[in-house]
Amino acid sequence: MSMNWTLPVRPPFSLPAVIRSHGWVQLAPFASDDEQQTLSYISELDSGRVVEIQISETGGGVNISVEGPLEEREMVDVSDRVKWMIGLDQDLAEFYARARGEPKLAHVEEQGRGRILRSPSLFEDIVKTVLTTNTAWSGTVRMVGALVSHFGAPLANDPSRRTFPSPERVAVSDEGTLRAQARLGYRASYILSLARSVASGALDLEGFKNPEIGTPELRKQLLAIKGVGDYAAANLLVLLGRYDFLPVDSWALKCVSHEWHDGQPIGRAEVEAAFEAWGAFKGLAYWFWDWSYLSDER
DNA sequence: GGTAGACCTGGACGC
DNA sequence: GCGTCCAGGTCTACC
Repeated sequence: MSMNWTLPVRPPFSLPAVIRSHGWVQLAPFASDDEQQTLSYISELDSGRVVEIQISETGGGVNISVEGPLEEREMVDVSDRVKWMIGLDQDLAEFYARARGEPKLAHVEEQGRGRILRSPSLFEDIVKTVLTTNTAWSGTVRMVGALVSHFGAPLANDPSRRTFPSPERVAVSDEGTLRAQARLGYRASYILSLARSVASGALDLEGFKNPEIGTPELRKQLLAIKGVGDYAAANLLVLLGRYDFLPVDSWALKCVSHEWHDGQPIGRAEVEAAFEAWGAFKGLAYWFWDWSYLSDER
């Protein structure tokens, strides 16, 4: 029995825009259809039940479909996860107002862009972010896929699909296993250390979502995690809805160089300078900028 | 506060 | 085949 219900959205909203906001949809346990109109995610609910959450856009909101029956508290749990994943809590009015005056961002409001796909837990987003560093994207996809297939909890009616492993599941493993089975390389010790800190209760990552924590303090706490440096911290801050810092990576350097420096080699300072005027919206302006470099490649 | 050098892995590339 | 390079960085040691 499939259970369906709808969550309201704050227009402008576009589910495909969230799905395409970055590469996260390509990382297990996310999945989408060929046209990237719908989103699927395998999740272990607080009740312990493992479900596939299917999300699609309807006339006035987003439709959630889960193979049931579910208890009321499980439906609330699923709704909360979906709200966070696709940013239903976010009000982007101020960013849209600023973006109207910038041709390179003129598309954001009309296309309902501005929300960035995120995992239900910050633990998962930190692990995935660390697994994007110093590797090709194909390596990230491979490592995340291996973590899910070796350590995730299976979906009852399709064991080939699994959840992203909980901190507890990773914590009981060891570095050698993470290296050998998930092929995490030197990142294995970072992931294991993080998982054990969270599983033991020493580190409350979900507390990082508290809007009362100042962004500089939040950044400091993220940087204290082994494997999280300037880029990763800024990327995670963006996922947490804080846009004051730019996730400057090699890709950013390439785009900014082609946008304003004739393709000449540049450094972090040039990227920062390019978006300084956007203040608290720096991260969003950077994320959704219509880069000439990418347009030229098309 | 700034910066070499090392770091797992696997795909791309040149030979 | 085989060796080298390096990819959506970070850590450590050293200055």
